[in-house]
Amino acid sequence: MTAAPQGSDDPVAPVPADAVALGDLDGSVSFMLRIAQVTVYDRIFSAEADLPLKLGEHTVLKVVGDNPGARQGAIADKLMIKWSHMTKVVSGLEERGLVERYVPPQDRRSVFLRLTDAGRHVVADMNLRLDALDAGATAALDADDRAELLRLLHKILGWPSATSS
Amino acid sequence: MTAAPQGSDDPVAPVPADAVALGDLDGSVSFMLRIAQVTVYDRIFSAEADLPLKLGEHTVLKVVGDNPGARQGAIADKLMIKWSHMTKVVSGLEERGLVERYVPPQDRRSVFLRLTDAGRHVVADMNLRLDALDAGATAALDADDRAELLRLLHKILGWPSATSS
DNA sequence: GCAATATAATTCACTTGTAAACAATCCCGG
DNA sequence: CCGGGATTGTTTACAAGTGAATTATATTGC
Repeated sequence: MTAAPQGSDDPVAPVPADAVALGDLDGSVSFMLRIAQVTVYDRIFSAEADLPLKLGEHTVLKVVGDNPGARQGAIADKLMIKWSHMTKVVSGLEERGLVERYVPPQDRRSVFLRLTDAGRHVVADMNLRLDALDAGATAALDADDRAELLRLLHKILGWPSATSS
Repeated sequence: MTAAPQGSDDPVAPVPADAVALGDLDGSVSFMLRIAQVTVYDRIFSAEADLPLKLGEHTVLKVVGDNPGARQGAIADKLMIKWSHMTKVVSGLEERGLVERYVPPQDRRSVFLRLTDAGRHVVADMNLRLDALDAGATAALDADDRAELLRLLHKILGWPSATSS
């Protein structure tokens, strides 16, 4: 590739239309994770655009519902959301009346979160729809593939493989 | 901020320290992809903080190097970067002297990209380091696991499984 | 040739997410 | 009690990324 093209008038190449080669990038776990994640999110939202919550909001609300009395920061850590961002997300959810902040008297620095009835309702609605959307966005995978993928992702994270269900 | 309700209000819970339960969220492909992706990126950057490029910048430069004469938008599409964002990234790389924009005479709307010598050098440097960092961030996986994971991610995307070594 | 339309990239306004400084509170050793 | 230090959450400024409108060029139909 050192054809020493001078100036700005060199031919460079005929013009490879839209077939761009990724080279060995498709063997990079970090790259493939990003592409796959972006693609799956895109598919979920293009499949059904009228969702009442963004995916991140849903996970927050769901975990809040499953962990009454959990500190906001602890939930943020578990979901790998920065505290500063968590503050924004929770404020947004609170303004929409889906969660309540509650400062417990035994440690007035911390903030506990509780679902409102509206919050519980929205989460339940999303839970129902998301299973199908999640599966639909990865429809190329059969059940075994999906289980295997989840196992590998858990393994990366050092999480106990959830054989629960 | 609600006034701390005490007395008749429920105690919520003793306070589950930092053991937050995710429930069945760890069985959601979209959620697990996000968590895994964020974790892997974090690990790569905490492992070696003095990288000359961010991961996204590296992929752009690498693909530019592998596809001389490719339009900027075609590369953006392949990498799932929006054109408006691609403009920013390329401008940043151009300012640092790593790529050159080149408007071909046969279609003066489009922009071709070319690595500069400095760009080539930086990409080569990153290529060397990233293989190890990528593997290090997923050290919990053995070679078979990694190959299987990549196969499944390719399958989600509908990409031909690259068994090319 | 020329208007209408499509395409490529950019700009601008905005959302999402991060980093660093800050304020409030708790804890611990004198 | 009380001062230093740690913890928790918020604020502020910024970076990453998206979407709609804009500019410039190309293409197509008449």
